[in-house]
Amino acid sequence: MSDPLFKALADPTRRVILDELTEKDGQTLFEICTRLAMKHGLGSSRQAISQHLAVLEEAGLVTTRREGRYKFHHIDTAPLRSIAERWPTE
Amino acid sequence: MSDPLFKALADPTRRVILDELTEKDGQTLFEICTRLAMKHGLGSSRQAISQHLAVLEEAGLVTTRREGRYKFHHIDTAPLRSIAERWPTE
DNA sequence: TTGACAGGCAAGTCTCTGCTTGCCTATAAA
DNA sequence: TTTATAGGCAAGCAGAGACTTGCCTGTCAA
Repeated sequence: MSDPLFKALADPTRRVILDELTEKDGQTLFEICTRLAMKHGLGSSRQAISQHLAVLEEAGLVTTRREGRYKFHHIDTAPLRSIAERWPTE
Repeated sequence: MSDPLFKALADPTRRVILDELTEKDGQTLFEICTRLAMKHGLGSSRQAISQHLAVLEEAGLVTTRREGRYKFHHIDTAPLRSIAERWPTE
């Protein structure tokens, strides 16, 4: 493994988190937890999601912004371009 | 995991195999083994590469064609489009 | 027919990683 | 100041997966 981008994409929960941030960007950890439980039926704990977000951030797919006791998470799909460039689809 | 596409992309050796097939399409198992050892310094065994190819085939990234005792492997990047469609990069 | 070559199958090992558990820090409200 | 809320850290467990090992099948040439 070891490539942060593909490692981040390897987990289904992390991919759903990206879906969630695509739909509504700039969510806090608790907000993501709540919405994942609601819409996707995921019973992941706060700690689990937090660790997933760390992996996504390491891959550059998610950036964070602190504001008081809140930490907002933003998606950045730019790293995904490297995939299309590496193996062109025509 | 469980999504064949992302599972296939998760392993660095499999990504190098895709690189190798991008450069020279339609190789046999032994050919791939040899070239990976040469160019990429990968000391993976035949069995290991064979299992990797099976995973790539399951993901639709590689198709195979039998010819006598030879089996040729072809890359198909079409499944990768689903990534760009799922999380658009602008 | 025999031997070499290309590939397949299956069980076992070992590492990685996702998740839990428990406790801690920091900010904001009562 | 006390309490609740948002989040972080670290150790431990358990399952998934990459790789090895050993043996088997099928094709082709001598």
